Amino acid sequence: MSRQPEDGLRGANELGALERQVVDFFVDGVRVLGLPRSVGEIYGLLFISPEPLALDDLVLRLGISKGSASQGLRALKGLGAVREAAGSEERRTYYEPAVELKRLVGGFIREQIRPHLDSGKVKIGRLGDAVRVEEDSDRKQFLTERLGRIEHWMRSGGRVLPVLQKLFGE
Amino acid sequence: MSRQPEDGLRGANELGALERQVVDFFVDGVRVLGLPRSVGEIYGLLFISPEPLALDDLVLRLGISKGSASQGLRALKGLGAVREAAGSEERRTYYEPAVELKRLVGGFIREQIRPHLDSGKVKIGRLGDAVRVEEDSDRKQFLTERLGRIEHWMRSGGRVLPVLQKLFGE
DNA sequence: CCGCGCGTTCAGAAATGTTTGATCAATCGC
DNA sequence: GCGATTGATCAAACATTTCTGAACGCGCGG
Repeated sequence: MSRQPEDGLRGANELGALERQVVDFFVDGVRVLGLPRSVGEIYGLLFISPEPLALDDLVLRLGISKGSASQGLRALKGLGAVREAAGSEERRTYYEPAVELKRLVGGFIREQIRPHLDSGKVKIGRLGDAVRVEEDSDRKQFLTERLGRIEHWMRSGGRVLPVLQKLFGE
Repeated sequence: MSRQPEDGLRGANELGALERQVVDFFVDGVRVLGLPRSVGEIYGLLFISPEPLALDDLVLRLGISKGSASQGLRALKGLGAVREAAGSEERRTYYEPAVELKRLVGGFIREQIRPHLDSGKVKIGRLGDAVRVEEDSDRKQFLTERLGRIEHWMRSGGRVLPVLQKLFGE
């Protein structure tokens, strides 16, 4: 029915039906990426808000705790999915979403995929050492083949990521 | 009953150090993909075993329950990441891993990504309807722009997936 | 038929991940 | 300085996912 279209109280609470749907959409979205619900809620609300929002707005309108809002914003900043809104002379900082797919994909790759690829490479290296010590010849040959295969996977992955980013670059 | 030939300690239970490392590697791997630990353990053990294994082998060697092993195998079959070993006249079925990256990536996209993309498209469609009813003109324009952006994201995703599969096709 | 081996299912237990809320540190205006 | 406001931190509460194990159904060989 009646809601508060703009300024006045920034923290007019409760989401409208449409906003709720958008937020839920992003909740599902980030879930696929293995991120917590609150992160999706926050990004979703920022995404559908015409103006930047502050931490308190998120707390009020989403009904989540300050702790969740703070941690969620941190995660999103780390992914490059939100930035602090420029301008505003106020003390409190307002956030706005990054909406360019390229940027979002890039951040996700950089923060969530690369690190795993890299730590994986290290682990496989150690495994290689273990195999070199193996005595049984048949077994050694088998292990070498399989390990080589993993290494090949990792190299493929490393090669594909940049291409991926390009593909999403528009 | 044919037990495994000449496996020494391996037919019995407990993984060797090297096997443990490989299994852990895959546990990490599937975790990134949002799959449960047991799935990684099972695939990892199959991957590093020269011969196909039966459900009971997984239970014994990984120390997991029959329930987990059964469910994990089902998930992996769904992804096309394990297949039943051909041959064996025995009643019990043996499993071996699919090791071609193309196949693994394809299965993951088909089972985990596509469904989400598709259900996302449906939700966005509904949202579009909601926006068309919006009255405030400025707001309507803003919402239309944002929604269009999501639609663009989804189309990009749909276009990239096939390319991805090609890229991993060797 | 009957008993046994194999695998599945599912309710409840355990593990894991997320959110909360009190508390703290920092910064601002006065 | 001092109180007020903003945001970060982290142990504990809570929620969700995953695992377990007993019970079940099926098919086979005896």
